[in-house]
Amino acid sequence: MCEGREKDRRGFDFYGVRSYSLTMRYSLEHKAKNHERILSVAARSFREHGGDTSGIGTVMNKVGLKKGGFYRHFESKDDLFVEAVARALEETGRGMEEIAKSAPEGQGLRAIVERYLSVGHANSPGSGCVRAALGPELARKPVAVRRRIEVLLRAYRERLAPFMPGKTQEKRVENCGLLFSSMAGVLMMTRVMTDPRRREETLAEARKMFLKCFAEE
Amino acid sequence: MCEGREKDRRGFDFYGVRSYSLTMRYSLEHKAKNHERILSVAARSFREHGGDTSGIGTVMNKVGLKKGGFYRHFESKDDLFVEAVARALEETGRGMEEIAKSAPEGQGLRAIVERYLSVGHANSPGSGCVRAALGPELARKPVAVRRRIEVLLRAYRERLAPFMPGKTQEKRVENCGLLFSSMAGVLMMTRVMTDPRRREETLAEARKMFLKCFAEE
DNA sequence: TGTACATCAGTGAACGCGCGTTCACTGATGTAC
DNA sequence: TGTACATCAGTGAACGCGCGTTCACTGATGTAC
Repeated sequence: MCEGREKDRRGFDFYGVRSYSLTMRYSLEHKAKNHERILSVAARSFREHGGDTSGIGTVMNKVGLKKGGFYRHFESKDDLFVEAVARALEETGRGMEEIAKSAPEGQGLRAIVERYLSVGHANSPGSGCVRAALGPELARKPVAVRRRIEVLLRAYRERLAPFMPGKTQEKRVENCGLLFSSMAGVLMMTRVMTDPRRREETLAEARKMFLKCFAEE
Repeated sequence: MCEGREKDRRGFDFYGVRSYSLTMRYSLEHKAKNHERILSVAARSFREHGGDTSGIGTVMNKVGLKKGGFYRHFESKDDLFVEAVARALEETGRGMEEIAKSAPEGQGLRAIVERYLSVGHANSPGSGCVRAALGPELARKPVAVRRRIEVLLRAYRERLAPFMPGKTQEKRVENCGLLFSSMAGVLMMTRVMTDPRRREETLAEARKMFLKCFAEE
């Protein structure tokens, strides 16, 4: 009978999970690469134009594919949306962590606030924080989608908690959520401003305020 | 010749502005009433579902009219959008001003923060703050639209400045902007939360933080 | 070695749908004379 | 008093468009034997 073997030959490992296929036109790397490309274009496009306004067709064309091929990579647009949010939060989180870590001792929080409330961040929503670019949209998604997003947000909070004020880990995580939510609100409202000078001044005021408010005890 | 008179007879005042018409099927009040109805339904619908997701047809049907009639009242969807935002900001601003004024002496700010960061506000975006419901969307509008919105936001800030900390009026207006932008960020992120208890706890933490941060000197 | 076959990322056309906007038309009203 | 006419909020059908999703098909690949 050799059932296990047969599965093996068809590209399933002995747990019954398909890990690879022995007859593929395109390599796993080929598919993974396009998957990544779609994700990365979508993450930018969604943040720049909003999830409702940037369509699957546009995203796929930017990748160099036709929109029909989309469903070989994602189950639905909402599926792509969540994965794009995940990717964006991971990147922002990593960037924040890096600059906090490379800041002088005890200046991590300052570095974070200054980066987040920078003119550069305000001027490039496509590569910036998901909260400021898509916040209300996240809130309108069905519960199933929001649950997946909550997990991502929690990971982000925990990642940057070490740089937050607070005596307990729980307190630092909580403060992290509050700080980034508040800063997102300010950032998003400075993006409404038409005068670059006013935008810059407001960001400067906000940096001062947040640094004062979230100073260690 | 009597040119002035002729204009007068056709419903123009002597500045050449049409103030009324002498032959109207529907009265001015009739039109104004429907105009108000469209505005009020749109203001709610936009905040609940987003501007891109709630269409003119849906709004008009809720008012009891057909979508074709929309253009007797507004120039375009963006025109309605701005007027709806104006209406919403006016209402929120009035509400905030009222509860701040009726609070005990020196407790205006506390009343504002507690109302803004309440569970009720978090649970009803359709009648709440425009910033938290439409922030990123405002930021994506063309400059012409954003300019009109900036005027509305400035009026809001000035209206509530008296209850803000700060030695000069300018300072109080600035702080007003910062406070409401930050609170909007927090409010919008609590709306992503699926667990009502966590939402409530986060709002409570946020209220504490903002009251501490924006305490008079 | 050669033939038959399975794979599946990507294509391209089609699906029904709702969108914002336009426009010829309706019809109750009130003026003109 | 009666007839002709202008008004304009609202209707209903149509416009072109892009959306998310589905699906029969393509074709380069590598296995089976």
